[in-house]
Amino acid sequence: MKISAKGEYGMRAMAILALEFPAGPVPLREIARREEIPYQFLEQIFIPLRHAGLINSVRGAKGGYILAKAPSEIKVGDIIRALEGPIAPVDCVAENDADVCSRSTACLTKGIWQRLRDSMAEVLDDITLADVIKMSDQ
Amino acid sequence: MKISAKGEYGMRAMAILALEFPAGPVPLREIARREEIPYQFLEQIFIPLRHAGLINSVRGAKGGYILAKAPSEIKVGDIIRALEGPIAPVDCVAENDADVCSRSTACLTKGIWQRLRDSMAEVLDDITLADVIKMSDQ
DNA sequence: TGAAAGCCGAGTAATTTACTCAGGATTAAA
DNA sequence: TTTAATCCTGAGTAAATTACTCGGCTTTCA
Repeated sequence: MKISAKGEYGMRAMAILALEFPAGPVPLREIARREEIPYQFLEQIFIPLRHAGLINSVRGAKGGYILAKAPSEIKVGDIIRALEGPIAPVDCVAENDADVCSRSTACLTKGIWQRLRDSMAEVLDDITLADVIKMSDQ
Repeated sequence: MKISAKGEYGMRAMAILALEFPAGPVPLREIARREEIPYQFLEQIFIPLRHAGLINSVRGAKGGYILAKAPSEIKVGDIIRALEGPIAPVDCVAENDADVCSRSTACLTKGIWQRLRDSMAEVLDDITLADVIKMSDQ
């Protein structure tokens, strides 16, 4: 029930981008240095974040990354989904609900996983990056 | 954010034991057959469940496994903890709270993980095996 | 032009997962 | 008292996943 380093690093990087949102684009090197994340790994992590439309890149010297929307418009759930895939403790209750469990007895436990999934999604979709940086400066 | 096959199989097996609780011990072979779980893998899964005191074994012919307590006394959270370890999306907020995150900036995201952990634990500790079998026969 | 940045596909070492294998110990029933 | 059914255990292993690295190209500012 753990998220991967990709998800954890990505969330920390996005929190930095939220903090620096007013200041403009932040280069990956700086994020890597501040958060002690391997630079080349961070590059890989930013690909799905960009494809999900959560960040914009500015190429060339003085470039970097910046949130595509205000921190208050970006839900933690969006970030997790971009990096870790659909929120679901087991595949058969994936959020797209392409529910393909042939087993009848799987239904014994399906209810549990649905409730867990819903509770996880509710928490993650209730917190925005604005909340994240507000939480931490207290 | 997925549970492993170990956790999923284990939960299904425990649901069977809850169903058959009044009838006495169920041999592993039968559970393996009914739930289409590899028998030798299921053997491995039952070791931590027994060590956690959730099931009792009856050795020899006509033996098998039986819940150590009534289904209403066994929380889904107990099963997950026995099979998957402490409920925590990242190690630094493990339930024992041996919080060892040296990083100050890790605290940017710590609040998220704590809230997610608490919400997951609340759901899983709110559902007992009695609820599981009640849910499914509707 | 050159340095600072992002972009990208491929490769790889380490770890974890999902099992299997071989055999021993216990007990009910024939 | 043998036999078959069952639990118990440690070790091994193939496949998948994770957590990266490598090399090189492209874009842009000064």
